[in-house]
Amino acid sequence: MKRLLIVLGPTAVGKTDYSIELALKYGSPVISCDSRQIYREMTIGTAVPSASQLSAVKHYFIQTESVTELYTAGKYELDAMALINRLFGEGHETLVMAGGSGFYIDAVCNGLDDFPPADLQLRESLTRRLAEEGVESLRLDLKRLDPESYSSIDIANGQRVVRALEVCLMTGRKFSSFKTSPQKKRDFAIEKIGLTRPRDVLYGRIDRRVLQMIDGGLVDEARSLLPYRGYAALQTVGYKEIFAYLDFCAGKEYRAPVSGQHKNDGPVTSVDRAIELIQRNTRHYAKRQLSYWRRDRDIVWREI
RNA sequence: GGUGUCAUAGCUCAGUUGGUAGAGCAAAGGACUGAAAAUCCUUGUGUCCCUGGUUCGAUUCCCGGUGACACCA
Repeated sequence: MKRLLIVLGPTAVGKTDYSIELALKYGSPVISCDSRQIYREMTIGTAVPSASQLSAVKHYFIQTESVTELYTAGKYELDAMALINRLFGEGHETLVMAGGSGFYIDAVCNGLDDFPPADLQLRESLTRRLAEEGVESLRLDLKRLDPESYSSIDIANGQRVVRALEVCLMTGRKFSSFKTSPQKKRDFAIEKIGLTRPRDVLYGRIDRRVLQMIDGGLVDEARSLLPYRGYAALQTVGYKEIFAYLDFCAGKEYRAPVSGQHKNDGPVTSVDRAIELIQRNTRHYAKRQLSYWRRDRDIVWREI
């Protein structure tokens, strides 16, 4: 039976090197599974593989999309499955996938139900309502249109309420009615390898890598992406914080985010402050990744 | 050397008119079906610097000590 090896693990754990080694061993390319490295315009802040790493083995889904286009887990499922089927068809017995986006990995392993993709205009207007009126108002609409979703989704999470409402309004059907199909069956075996390191070692690597990104020109890269800061792709650790710093330099008043966990961070008054925040937010991100995967009993964990 | 101020959670600090204490941050745990590096939820026992005194009871008041800071010499 054909086999898909998936290398996963928290950010900065060392997935890139490990997956290249594995790919060389099996004569496979590396199929990247990373929701941010897929964007062309972001290089330094997403820690894409280096030129020499990319030439050592063929990589897919690295810097292939534009930040101006919304790329999603649903799109990834389609694209990745098409690629995987093609490569298996060409004779590969074992394929290597690697990345840190748990939701994307699940989309490949289990498949997503047939929900309609976002209607960006509708989403924008709902998101504006969320900012102006608060979740409660949207919640009441959802309760009326789709009581099942109202009682099953995380009602405190504005983003989730917007999505459920968006689907209801777009389709005239209940959001909950789409969530029915059983797990999709894949006709290849899946092995998940979870890379891990002691927490303090991982955090040390994160801190160091952020410093390297700054040395590598992250501030300039972020400055060049300033025009795109509104796109989902730029809602990314490493860029958000530099944008806030550039705002401060431009004399713009600090505006606390209407949503987001870090409402009390205040203005980013220096590069050093931005570094601190990027390091912290990256640690938080790594923690969320670990928590996402902890319940997945299929993962074989390997300390490196 | 003198005077004054301060000493409380990993950090910054609040507070107890004397009844053993709580915020923010850090940290930890969790959720997740087309924004997922996003978004959301939960979690606060610490010799209240040390010794002695007053008191039924001291982290709080008093004496002394130690340390930090400021000012004066």
